[in-house]
Amino acid sequence: MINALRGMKDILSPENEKYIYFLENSARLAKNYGFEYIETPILEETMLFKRSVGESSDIVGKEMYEFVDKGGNNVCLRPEGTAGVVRAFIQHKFDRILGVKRYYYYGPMFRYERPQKGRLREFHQFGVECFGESNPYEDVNIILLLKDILDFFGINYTLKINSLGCQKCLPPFREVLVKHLQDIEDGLCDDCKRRIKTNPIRVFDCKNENCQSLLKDAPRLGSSLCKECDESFNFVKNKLDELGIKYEVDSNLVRGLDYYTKTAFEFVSGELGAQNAVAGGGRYDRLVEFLDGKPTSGIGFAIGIERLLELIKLPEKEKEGYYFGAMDEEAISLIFKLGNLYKKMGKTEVSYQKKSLKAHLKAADKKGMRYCAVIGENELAQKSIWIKDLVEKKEKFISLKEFEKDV
RNA sequence: GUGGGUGUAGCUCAGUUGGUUAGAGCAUCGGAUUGUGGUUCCGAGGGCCGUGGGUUCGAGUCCCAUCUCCCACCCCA
Repeated sequence: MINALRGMKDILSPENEKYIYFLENSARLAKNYGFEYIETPILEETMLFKRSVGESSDIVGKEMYEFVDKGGNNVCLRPEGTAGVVRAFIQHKFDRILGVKRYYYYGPMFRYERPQKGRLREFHQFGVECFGESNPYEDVNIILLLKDILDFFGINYTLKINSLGCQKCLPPFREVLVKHLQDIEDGLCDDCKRRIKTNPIRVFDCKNENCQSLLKDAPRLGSSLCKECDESFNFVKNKLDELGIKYEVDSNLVRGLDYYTKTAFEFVSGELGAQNAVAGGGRYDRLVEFLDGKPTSGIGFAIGIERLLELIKLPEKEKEGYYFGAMDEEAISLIFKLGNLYKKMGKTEVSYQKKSLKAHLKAADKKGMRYCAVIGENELAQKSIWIKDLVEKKEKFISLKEFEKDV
């Protein structure tokens, strides 16, 4: 027997219904916010992610499905969605047109990791990206959309925000931080020692209590922001306050991808185990430039669909549609024909087997159909069809002509 | 990549110190005398006991390997 690869899942009932329910409604909300759909290839040149996500990140460093294709190109399965959208944006020269562009997307992403709760090797994200809008109003707008989506599905979450600084204030801060970390290096855990070199800001995220206590006196990014970053962060916080959106400023919040600047945010849930981030995002004002586009600001978020589905409860399904059954061998072709007519109207189920009325009713009920339409001996003789409403518990005979006219 | 757990029917699980044809509940299908569903009662089908090797007269049960899934670390959505 051949099984799906490790960390890869088939989307089947009942998850499939949740999945569609999620996509339809988040796409609807994204459209309401002025985002248009974009779809980019799953396979991209490896360099795209090395230059955007960053070679120092774990994603690029050890989690990419990377290979050389038959043409000798170094390619990889996309580990995240933003880079591809940015590449498309630049390739189609939208960076040369002034104005704001908003996209939403969804689809599979691939990371070669050890699977665990809320983490698969092939997983799905729904995300949005906005280009050409540097006004921090957009930061609020993006957070608002994400909040609307999560609220629609009745998700409980905590919003965490932070500012990661920009090209002006981040590098000097990083230098000061590294210097401080080197002074206390002996007391830090092995992971943090490694982080000093790879990504020093991430030490703030360390769960080791000893490290956290050593970091008490460490310089904080929040107090090292340049004037512009500080102002825009305050603007975002004030607007969120005005809108009554609750948030926590988490100075330890660090995005795992190198392209983020300024506002970063994350929606976390307490019901997901260790992988508690349902959605995350932030501003990436330099990314378009890094990928050879004209300087264009950007901001977006991504939702981990599988994680979110764990938190969604599907609204209760109402009985709908027609079940067609025959109690006589010769009625089957008639049932088939009527069923085909009804398929143009709504959900239809046609049984090709001759069965007792009881069996048909049972089957219709099990399939969640609202109406059970059956033709047997009597109906054949009278050229009619017997229809029972399984909800109202009312039944009637109507002539075939009348039924065909109705559909 | 590191560490821990797990795998028996479609699903959730029993399976005694190794011993005959591997069980239950749920689900599925059929029946409960004439053409009326969800409840109840009766019955049936359905198992390479994850896979490969080993120990033994004999392995679902013991040993080794391997894979899956789960959980944590790491990291992230």
